[in-house]
Amino acid sequence: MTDGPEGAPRRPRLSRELVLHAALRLVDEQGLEALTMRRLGQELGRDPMALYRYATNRAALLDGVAELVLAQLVISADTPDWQEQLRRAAHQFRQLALAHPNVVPLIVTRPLATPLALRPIGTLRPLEQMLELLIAAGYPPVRALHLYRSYWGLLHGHVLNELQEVVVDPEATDALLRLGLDRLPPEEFPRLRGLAKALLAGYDGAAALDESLDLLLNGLQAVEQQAPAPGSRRRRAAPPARR
Amino acid sequence: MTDGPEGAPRRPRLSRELVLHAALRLVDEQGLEALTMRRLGQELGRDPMALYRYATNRAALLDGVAELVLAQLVISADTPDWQEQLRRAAHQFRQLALAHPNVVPLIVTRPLATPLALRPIGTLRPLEQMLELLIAAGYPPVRALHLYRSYWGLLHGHVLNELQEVVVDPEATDALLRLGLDRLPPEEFPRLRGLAKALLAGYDGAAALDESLDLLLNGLQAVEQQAPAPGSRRRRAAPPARR
DNA sequence: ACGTAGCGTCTACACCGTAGACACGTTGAG
DNA sequence: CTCAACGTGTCTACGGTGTAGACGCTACGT
Repeated sequence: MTDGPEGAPRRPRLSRELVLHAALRLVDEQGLEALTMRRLGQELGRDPMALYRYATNRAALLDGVAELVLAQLVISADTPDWQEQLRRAAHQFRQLALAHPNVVPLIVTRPLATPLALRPIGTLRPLEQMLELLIAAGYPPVRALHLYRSYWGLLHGHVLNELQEVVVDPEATDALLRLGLDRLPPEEFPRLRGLAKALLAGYDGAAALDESLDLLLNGLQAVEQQAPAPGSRRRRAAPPARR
Repeated sequence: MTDGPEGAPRRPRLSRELVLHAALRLVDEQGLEALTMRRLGQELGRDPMALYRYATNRAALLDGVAELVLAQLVISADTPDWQEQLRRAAHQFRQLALAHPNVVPLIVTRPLATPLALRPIGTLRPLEQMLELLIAAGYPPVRALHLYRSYWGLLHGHVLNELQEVVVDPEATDALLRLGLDRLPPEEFPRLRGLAKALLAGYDGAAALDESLDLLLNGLQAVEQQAPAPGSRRRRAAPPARR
């Protein structure tokens, strides 16, 4: 708001914050491909080259956007119920992903290009907080690290899952789905076709996330029999580990 | 046909297969950004515009590459031990990801742009096979779908995790890691810094994957005790017990 | 033999990231 | 107050990109 798309004389001094926020807005509204040095420059009423004072690269700009979103995630380690805390963080992450679906590919993918130790600090903070939480819950640090990886992987996986279920135009879904399913040879895809109504029924992301978290936490509890147990109390059958 | 006298430049007739394989090779060897219509054209000794006969888009080309890799995944539903089958498929997927790391972003990310029903068939086949496997194991279809989602999410998450642990130059890792960790304010990142040696110790991806699978399968088993029991009911039964 | 349909090419255009030189306003030292 | 240094934004330019559209060519069905 506040002005037309072009020729706006308004020009506050640039700053990294300002640039990144404009970039995020652009990505949110028009997708990743729209985040272009030229377009962002125009959005800010500046020459595209000005941006290079605040991000050495387009790639760096992308990292900045991802960091901006991820930094909103706060995991506090002060609650006694760490499992609840894990769930809360998971849902928080999910909400962030839903609020910025176009940024999700960056979040899950950009780290592939950057070794852990060199990642932006805002990205590492959730990791640290998560470790703190798990260690406070009684897990030995190395195990906490492993657990963190499983948990984070679950989150990334879930969010990717859910986002591809989201449909822009819910009205067109029906026709689209049938159209798509009819295309599939029935003898080769009987199961998938049989699930048409379930696929049409929509997708409760929060419930699905909880389901996956249940699996993880229950599994964790089941595995604890052979490993030092943290703050949980129940015990049951002990399956042997493999490989 | 088409076997004429071999001239100076060899130019077999193009085909979608041929184009996609060349594209995959390019991505494998030089990364995603190197997959450019012009470069691919040059690679094939053809005008870039020729490619548009076999892929309507660069985006379609990317989808094709992802499909090409994913289609190599085969899940057979004929084994009685479905859990073992799940593990096998997971490790197979992991191997594919390791063999084509540059394609992984496509695999996890491209579906976001395409509603499920319109995805390339090669991409849907693993889904169908997986559903068949779970349903044969006794799960009701809808539950099988949910389970599939958790499982597939876990796979994507794990692979993303593992790939960002991979280091191009293992010798430089040490210095790099220390450099990076030293950068972090000690009072803000005590846990992370404390895990330096664990991070340096390297990452056993297969083991980590098994660990995550253990969590999922054990959790599944644990949940079954309170929910309507799937595993042991149907005719082609496979009890939830693990070896 | 001849149309014809598909494959490949050529040209052209709008857009992209970014290197490098440069103009300008601010600031701090003398 | 002067002036040099510096940080900020601008301008120009270059090589690369995706792809629309018209066009030639070759192979093939008839």
